[in-house]
Amino acid sequence: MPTLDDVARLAGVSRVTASRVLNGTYPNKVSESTRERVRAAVAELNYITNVPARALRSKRSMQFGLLIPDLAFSFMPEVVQGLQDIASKMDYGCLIYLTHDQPQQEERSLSTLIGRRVDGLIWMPTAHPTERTRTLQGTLPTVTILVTPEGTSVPSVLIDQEEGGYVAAKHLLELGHRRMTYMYVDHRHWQQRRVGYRRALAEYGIADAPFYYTQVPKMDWHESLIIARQLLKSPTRPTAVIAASDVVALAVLRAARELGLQIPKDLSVVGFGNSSFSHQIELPLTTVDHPKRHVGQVAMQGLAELLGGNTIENTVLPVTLVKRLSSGPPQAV
Amino acid sequence: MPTLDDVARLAGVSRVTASRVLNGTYPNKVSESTRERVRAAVAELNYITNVPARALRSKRSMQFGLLIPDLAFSFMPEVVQGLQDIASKMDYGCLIYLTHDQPQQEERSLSTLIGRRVDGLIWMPTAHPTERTRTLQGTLPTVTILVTPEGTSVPSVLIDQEEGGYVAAKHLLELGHRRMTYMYVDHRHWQQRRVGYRRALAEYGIADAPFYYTQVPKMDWHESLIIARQLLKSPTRPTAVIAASDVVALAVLRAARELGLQIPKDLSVVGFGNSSFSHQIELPLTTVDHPKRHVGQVAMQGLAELLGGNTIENTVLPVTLVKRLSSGPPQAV
DNA sequence: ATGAAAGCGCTAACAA
DNA sequence: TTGTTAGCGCTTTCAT
Repeated sequence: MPTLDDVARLAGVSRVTASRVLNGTYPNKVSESTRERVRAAVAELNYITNVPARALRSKRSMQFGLLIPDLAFSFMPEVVQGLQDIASKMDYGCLIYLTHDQPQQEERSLSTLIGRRVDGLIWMPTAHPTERTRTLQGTLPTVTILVTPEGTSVPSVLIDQEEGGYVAAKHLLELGHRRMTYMYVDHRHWQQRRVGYRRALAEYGIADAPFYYTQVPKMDWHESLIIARQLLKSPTRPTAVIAASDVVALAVLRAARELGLQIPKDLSVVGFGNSSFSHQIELPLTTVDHPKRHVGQVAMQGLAELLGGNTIENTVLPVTLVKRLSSGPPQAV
Repeated sequence: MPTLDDVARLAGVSRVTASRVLNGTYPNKVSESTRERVRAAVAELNYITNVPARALRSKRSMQFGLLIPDLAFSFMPEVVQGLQDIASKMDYGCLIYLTHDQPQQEERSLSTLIGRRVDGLIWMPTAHPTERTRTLQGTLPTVTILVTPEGTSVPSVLIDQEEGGYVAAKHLLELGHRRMTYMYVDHRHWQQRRVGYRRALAEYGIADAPFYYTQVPKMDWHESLIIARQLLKSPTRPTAVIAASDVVALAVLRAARELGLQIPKDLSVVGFGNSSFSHQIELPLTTVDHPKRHVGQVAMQGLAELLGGNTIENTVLPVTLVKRLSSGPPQAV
């Protein structure tokens, strides 16, 4: 693999001059003829810059770390696309590490990322990062996505969960529903949804009773199915369900089907996420769209700002209700 | 950020000795007391090895490149999980680049990866890589996944598509279907499926007629829906459809619903991929499972072998038919 | 068992 | 406009 010295030799110039031509430093302070010879040498040798070597000298690795729980986590793929949209334009490489939501993995990966001297970090933290994780993170320009780590002030790109809870509930309330429940997962990440949900209920003068909340242990189809079955079997079953995610919504639809309930006549269902399957399934799902790709783009742009020495504000991206066929007016009683 | 020299100084040894302790080179040729002092210094300074610097000297970056069309491509997330399962144990970092199926992007990314001196490459090629892409790839230990690039002999990890086509068709034939069609996408990647499909038909003495093949321009729900509508409206419509993917299968289910066809009474549907939603949807889909995570694991293990100087064989991983509710015997005529 | 010297490939700082 | 010198942080080689 040819080095810059090889190029320089072939072009009959010094290594430094070759470097200058390649990096466009010193705009016009290299003569045209020299530039030409260097370029010719580069082409002839198929020279490709050794980026890590450059990084060692110039203190910028041109890589950032992406530290996330899981790619399977519904919309991560799209977030990553968004990051790459911007990163590739900046010639930034993306080093990806998964935590599987385990603080220990997270700490280890973060440590590794620092060892690899990434210039910055895009991070979706676990629920309870270790103390050491926080310390390590503090040494690195960081943008968190989707979640803010407890008690720190790292710039973050969030989705307007409060509004999500609000629009979902408002939609159902407007349709005339009064007996509804929010199948929620108790995680810091989604707490604000409950706030928005409650706000909508309050607007319609509905008292905040336990009936309106149904907890699901985690974002899992099976677990949700069990809960949904219980819920819908009850004689006082709700006329509408807001599901913690589109996958949870699928579980509700399944339970409804098992019990012979018609959607949306007997039961309205609203999901979260606008996953690709949500409009492809047999009965298109009403859902709250999340600007996934946008999260990635904004996060990467934010990181670029940080790397440029600027400071950035937190960003909260808006959600949109997508009305489809799984929601409608409740049956006349 | 502390360097090895800082550690050495604090421990009162030379840089070289510190390096030896950290890397475990020279098994027992460093005295226990020295090791102890070095370790103490590392802990005190929170020293983390500068991996790129080490790489520069030792010629191994401990990073590999992952070059794939797209993360949204249904099962990529799981493949990546598989890669990481192995890579993280080997302390290998994963630099991810997307091609969006564009040969130019692919060439550019590959070039960048080489510039970053990755030790190896895991690659799902576009349909027609450029000449330069092939040349560049030739310089790098590579394992391709899911597709073999035309006319080259790069070791690859594939899924047994032929068998996939076969078991899908066989399943339907055993159920008694005779008028079926395979909604295929004409891409090198999936050509072998047609072969397996045809093999099953032949076993049942069915002549290979155009009726048995319905082309879909690409793996896209909308496009598939349009085709599926035409297909199912025909008076000579098939009693069973094998869809090119689970998403295409969703389109078929939708079209069937629109036309009032009962599944599986009026129409059986088989998908490919066993996507997570395939068993979560209202009517669980019969589908051919692909060992996605396994693909990643085997690919990474293969790359490890290559990096160790060994040669490896191509691997073809088996598929499994998952029978669910979308397939059944055809209605008596 | 430890260290000194050299150098991986590159760029920053200074000279000319 | 170009080159020289130095050194980023580490490991390899050779010496002791």
